[in-house]
Amino acid sequence: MELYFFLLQIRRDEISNGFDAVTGGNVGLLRPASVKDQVVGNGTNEEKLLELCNIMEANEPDHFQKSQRVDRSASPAQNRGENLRNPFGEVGSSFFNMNKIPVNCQPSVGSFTYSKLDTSRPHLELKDMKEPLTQPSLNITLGVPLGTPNFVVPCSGSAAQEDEKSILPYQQGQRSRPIFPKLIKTGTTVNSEARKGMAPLVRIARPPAEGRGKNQLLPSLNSTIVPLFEKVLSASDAGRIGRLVLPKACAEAYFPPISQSEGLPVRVQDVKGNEWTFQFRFWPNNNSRMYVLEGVTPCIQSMQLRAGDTVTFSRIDPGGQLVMGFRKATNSTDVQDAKIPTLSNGSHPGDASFSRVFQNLPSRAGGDASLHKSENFGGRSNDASGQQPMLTMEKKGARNIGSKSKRLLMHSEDALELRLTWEEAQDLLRPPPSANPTIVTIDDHEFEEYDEPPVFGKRTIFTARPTGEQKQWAQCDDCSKWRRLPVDVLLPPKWSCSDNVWDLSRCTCSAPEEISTKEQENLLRASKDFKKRKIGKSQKSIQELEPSGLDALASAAVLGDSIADLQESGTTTRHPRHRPGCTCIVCIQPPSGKGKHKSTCTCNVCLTVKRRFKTLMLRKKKRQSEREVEPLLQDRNPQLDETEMSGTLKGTSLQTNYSENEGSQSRMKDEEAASSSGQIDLNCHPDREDMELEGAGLSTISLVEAASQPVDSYSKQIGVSSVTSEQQSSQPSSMESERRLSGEVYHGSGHESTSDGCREHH
DNA sequence: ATTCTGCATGGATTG
DNA sequence: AATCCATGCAGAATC
Repeated sequence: MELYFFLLQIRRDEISNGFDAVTGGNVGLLRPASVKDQVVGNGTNEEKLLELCNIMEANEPDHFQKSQRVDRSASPAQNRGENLRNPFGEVGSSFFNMNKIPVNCQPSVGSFTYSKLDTSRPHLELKDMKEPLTQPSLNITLGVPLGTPNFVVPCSGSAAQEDEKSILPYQQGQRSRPIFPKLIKTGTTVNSEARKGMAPLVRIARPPAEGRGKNQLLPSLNSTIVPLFEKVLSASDAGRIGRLVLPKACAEAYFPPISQSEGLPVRVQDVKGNEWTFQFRFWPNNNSRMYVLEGVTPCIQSMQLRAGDTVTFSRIDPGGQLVMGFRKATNSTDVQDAKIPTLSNGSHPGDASFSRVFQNLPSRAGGDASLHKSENFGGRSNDASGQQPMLTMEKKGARNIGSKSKRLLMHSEDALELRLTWEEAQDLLRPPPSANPTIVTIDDHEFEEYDEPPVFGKRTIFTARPTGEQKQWAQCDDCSKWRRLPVDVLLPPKWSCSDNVWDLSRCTCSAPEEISTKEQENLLRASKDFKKRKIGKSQKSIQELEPSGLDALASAAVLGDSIADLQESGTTTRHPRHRPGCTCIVCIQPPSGKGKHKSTCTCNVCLTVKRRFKTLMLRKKKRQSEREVEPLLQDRNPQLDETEMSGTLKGTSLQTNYSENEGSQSRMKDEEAASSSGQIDLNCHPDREDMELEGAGLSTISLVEAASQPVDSYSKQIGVSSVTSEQQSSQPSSMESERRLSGEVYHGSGHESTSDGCREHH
């Protein structure tokens, strides 16, 4: 039986309602923490989502249908390796079969796991065979760095981060970077496997990045790449011997079953369109098998690959055509090298230099199809010994090139983009409509176990009015008009006005839009702004981009003029993932915005906000005083003054270590959006005072106004007797609050907390 | 003499 | 201890 898992932390309603798919008003804020917290930096790329939509649409009819099962009679003499080959064994003609590859996901909070990617199509490509082959061969596209939007990434979320054991193998690398290779063996025992700790066997892939690659390789506009696994080339792999050792599990999972040692010919296409034929075969080895691709030397030479470079295997859907990509190692020290323990020969992994240069595969052909814009393709000192540079090393050193540790190097950027892709893909994944999931608890994490595959839904945009009313908007595929929908409906990938059964007055494309042009613009502008920030953010450090809640508050004071606009545009500081009826502290608070709280409001939230805002002002004043005293400070960047107000606090967040905190980065994204738009992120833990600050409904406009008041005056206004004492007490408190906020993100994120807090209300 | 082929060995990793 | 896999290595094939 095929099982599909959703972590319960992603509430079903979130998924089905498409909150995750929100890209309109405020992408960042509208992301579910469960995913967002996994995301590093970037937010949803609308274009990618659209691409995904297209992909989903293209594949949807049969995307998740069970594949035809064509039994391939395996020799009884086959050893256990044959038994491990469930996917191929059952699929037969399918080259790749993710169908039987069980879900594998770290039990991270909010992870959304789904393993059934595409199972329906026969992947063996025979029609293009130019030369007669006694056996079917496989089509592989070589030299195509993979990338995929249609990619399931077992997210390594905060929970996983807490569990060092669960993440180390991932970071340090197990044997390769296979996709669920281990699980294949227990393909029918997903649960048990998961209970063993949900080994973080994460499929590493890279979605296309802007500006990467120009070439177009993929044959179809609706093609998408499903990364399968990758391997760092060992000296042997890259050597002239021409044999590329395949991780056994991967070979058995993603390559056709072979009963004879001679194996099967595999057709390969490189970047230039050249086709290669490899021989996929195995050697008996210790009662097991050792799988190799033979004859890879010409191809590897063609791509100027060498030991240390990484080859990646993906599949092009539809069609199931394999994609073999690569990325190159460079001579600079990879960040992750530091994580790799000193090797047996004493050489530091850094010696091997594994900073990588990516080459990218288009997520799908067309559009942003990109390929092979290697940063050093050809730029490498293509020494004559380039083919086997490591062979010139000390022999032991050469072994390290392809060491298992190396093979599992996980580049942070890989993870980043994967997470993004995953996030984007998740936007469109929803539980099956008629699903009645079975709740399974694995390692204290609850999973929803589905018998049916998830479905892909249409992107929608959710907005929330200051009154708390939430709306869902969908754009007609035909007329592009936006139609309002109930918040809890799930749309099919294709949807038009005629399908608008909820508003019969607008069930035709001729009906006018309910939303005004200005409102549309506001929605789209907010989305666009977010994308801009996303791009710019990639150039900045995490810390720089971490606008704490206080930063957001300070920004609100500075940028208050833009607040109302955005709020009017449908974005809200109320956590968007909270559903109507949610009674968490965030949701029960009046939404932030002008006029929601009076300046004399003495509610806890307002008091907290005022107190902390006052602290901000005090610091600002203090800074200004210091500048007056210290002429040296005159050399400082004048712009600093503008950010000074938040600078102090930002410095606090700067000290926060987010290095491995993917979730916080995601949160950062949201807060960045919030701060830049002058909003205060209300997504905070209801029990945390400082989160209440962020969740405060205090009008930021009033804060702006207050900022213009003398501090003392403001202090009097809010009834603070001693500014100094308050400053002394509140400042550490604020800083502590920031740390706590950060920690909250790290351990499950404020969103998580909010989500958790709200879950019981939903 | 060189290259290819098939298997063996042993270090690294996992369970 | 079991397993994986990078590499060694000997014999065969080829130049």
